[in-house]
Amino acid sequence: MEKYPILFPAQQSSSSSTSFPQTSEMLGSTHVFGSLHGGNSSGLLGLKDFEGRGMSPQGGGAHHMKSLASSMENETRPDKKKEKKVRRPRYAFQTRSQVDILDDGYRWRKYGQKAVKNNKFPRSYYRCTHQGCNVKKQVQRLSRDESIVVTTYEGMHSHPIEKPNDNFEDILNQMQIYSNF
DNA sequence: CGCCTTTGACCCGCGC
DNA sequence: GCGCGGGTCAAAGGCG
Repeated sequence: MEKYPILFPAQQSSSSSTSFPQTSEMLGSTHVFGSLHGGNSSGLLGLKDFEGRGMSPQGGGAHHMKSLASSMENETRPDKKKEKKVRRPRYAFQTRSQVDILDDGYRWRKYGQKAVKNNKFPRSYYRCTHQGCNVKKQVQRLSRDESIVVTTYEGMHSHPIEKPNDNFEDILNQMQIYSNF
């Protein structure tokens, strides 16, 4: 796959213009944010209020992996000093798009893909490639509505956007603002 | 050549 | 205790 500058425009009209031929789509996305605090309807689906109970943000939990004996720079498990239960909120957004990956200006690296039950489409896991940035996101498509793509963000970026991206950056900022509270 | 996707194995919490 | 579902890692391959 390639990373196109923007994926909102219909793929059939491959006019190399960076503009948005379908502004309504963008408005649709914005509307999603609008209903973020409004709640309900098809705008925003309930976000998982699972505050990461099983997941740890830092290498602690993310590094459990298989019990290898060689590279265990971090504390193994004998010293269970994991008093840091950092709960990390997750924010889900739903967008109408024909493509799964929406380019929000950050660079993501895919690190997994799993099939979801009751869903014929798999879920993809992405992580921000910026060093020290632990932001993750997962993209999922509803089998009910193939035209709906759910994107769940986890964490917040603490570094500038790498790729300038029209006014989409503004939406990103709004998202972060909402996430902060 | 470097970055990214793919893919199977592995880990963990939870329910039965 | 075992199986299931969800989440992550890491090796290998692909593509610009």
